Amino acid sequence: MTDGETGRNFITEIIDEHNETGRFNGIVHTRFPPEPNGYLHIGHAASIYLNFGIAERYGGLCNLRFDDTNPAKEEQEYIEAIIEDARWLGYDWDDRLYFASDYFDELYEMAVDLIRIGRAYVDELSPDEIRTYRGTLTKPGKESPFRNRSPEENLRLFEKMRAGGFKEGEAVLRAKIDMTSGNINLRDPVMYRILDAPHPRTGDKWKIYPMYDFAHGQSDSIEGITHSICTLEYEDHRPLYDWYLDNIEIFHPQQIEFARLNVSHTVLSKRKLIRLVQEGYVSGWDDPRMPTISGLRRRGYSPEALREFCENFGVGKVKGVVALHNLEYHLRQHLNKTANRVMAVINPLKVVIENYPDDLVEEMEAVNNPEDASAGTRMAPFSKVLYIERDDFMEDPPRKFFRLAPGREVRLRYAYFITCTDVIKDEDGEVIELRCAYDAATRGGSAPDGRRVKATLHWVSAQHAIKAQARLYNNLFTVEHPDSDREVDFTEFINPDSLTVVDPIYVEPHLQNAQAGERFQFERLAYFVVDQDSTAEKLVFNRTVALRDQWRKQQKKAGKAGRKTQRKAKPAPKP
RNA sequence: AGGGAAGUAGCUCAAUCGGCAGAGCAGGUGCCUUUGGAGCACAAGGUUAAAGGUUCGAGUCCUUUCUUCCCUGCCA
Repeated sequence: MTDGETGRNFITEIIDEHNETGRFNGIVHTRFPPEPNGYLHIGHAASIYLNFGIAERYGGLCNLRFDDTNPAKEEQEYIEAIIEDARWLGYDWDDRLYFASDYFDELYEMAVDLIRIGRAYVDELSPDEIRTYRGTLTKPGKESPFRNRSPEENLRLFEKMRAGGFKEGEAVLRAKIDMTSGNINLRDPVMYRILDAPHPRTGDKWKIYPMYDFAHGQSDSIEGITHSICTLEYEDHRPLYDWYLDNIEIFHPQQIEFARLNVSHTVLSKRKLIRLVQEGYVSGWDDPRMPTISGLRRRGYSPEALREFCENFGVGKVKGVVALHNLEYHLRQHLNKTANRVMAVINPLKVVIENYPDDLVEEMEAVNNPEDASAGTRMAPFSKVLYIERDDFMEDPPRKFFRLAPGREVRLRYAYFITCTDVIKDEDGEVIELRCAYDAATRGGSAPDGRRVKATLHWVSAQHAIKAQARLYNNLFTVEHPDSDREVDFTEFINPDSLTVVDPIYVEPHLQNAQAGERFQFERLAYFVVDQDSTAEKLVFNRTVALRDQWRKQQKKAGKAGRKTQRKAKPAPKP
């Protein structure tokens, strides 16, 4: 992150320089160019943020353009999903929604121009032969026997390709550059290939389709893009990007490459994401454990949190992996400010207030969001029989456990102080019920005599609580970098406990009419969102992210320290 | 006969013309609290991949070395 002025990075430096030299007359126009062959994920969110953010920063515009040059892999379904996700993230491209396929006619004419000036030719080598002729990383390639046909013959053959006179694989159009270049992209790259597949937008009008390299720069040029921001793997393509624009002699945007975003404890490659879906490790592209935008949305992430995250992590050329806790930090940050609080008990323990009147029900006023006074208050019913969280009671508590224990007094949030007077167990010795006494003078949660308690517990009234389902999500992978092991398949690292369904949990009746997508904080537990599977009869909540938990952290640390001392007992061999 | 790119705190990034190596997050210690949440304070964290050179002065300039990543699709 930058200190002082935010949002500065190596890209803004390049743009500032362009503005100083007047290369683009002070104009900044970017584009976000997804291929419609899959769903958007958190990495794309970073790219969208970058492209739209840069444009906004310089008072320019950003287009949404689909790079739809390979109909064999692309589908209308993806186009629609990508538009929906990009909108949800909060971006707006007005009427500047474009498709590379919009430019197929112009691209064809550009190819014809290159043929005319002798810089492109139709090659009838087979795919295998082309590969062999290309050479290797350390050996130069050699020229195709078809390389020196006349422009007239090439024109005729290219027209034959367009008209369907060749089958797939029988001919391609190639740029005539340099078969000995150290940069393999310059060894006569393919410009057009024959594809026998209907295109989602142009139908069966075309038999030939431009390659990415022949389409991208010219599409940028046609749209007046000034700064074409892409990921690092295109660094080797920039000389080709430049070559096409220079030889066609049209407006020349600047390609700039940055390191794509990676996040720990997940995978982002399309291939791996598809496997997670197809092999049934998750329920679909929008499974709340997926790093897709639709998955994150269903998990309860907010667009604001995602944007804050993107703003916070810097843009650079260093390939790195951002720790997941960074994302979660911004998520909690936003949810803390916006999510209404509510009480819910996930693992119930019955509490009977013995000195509370049998039939009395009191409505306790509860604050919806201590961070936002405008969120107001609600009423929560209190009665003789309650549920508290099982974890909030220990019969024989360790020294630093502040919650309920035999003989100890704690506060029930927004209600009363209670003291545990008796513990009821079943025949196996399992605690099944607590008997408590309340102090009527502590209504609202404070004692007139000024005495303090060390803990405040959440609770629900047993007879008023609504039963709901909770889906408790954890990281999909148990390790930071599931795809960095060359021998072990990433699926081996899938967390067997990535989803725990708890049914029923008990929630305040206030939640009765909660709608899908509404986010709440279950006090002292976690943030939850109402899932789309929710119905009027059965509410379903997805755990978005747990609250930070000092107690659990302390326990974990104590456990680790124990193991460490054991290990220490064995002297380490000297190096 | 290989080409391209990158190395600064655990992670992500700053450091103006060559001028005292700084932030956020994570981790640590306290404080506070009607969420063990939130918040606040403090401390810690570095041989700037390494070596050599230029210079009054090098993260920055030069040389060499090392490490990591990308490139041999008619994918994008």
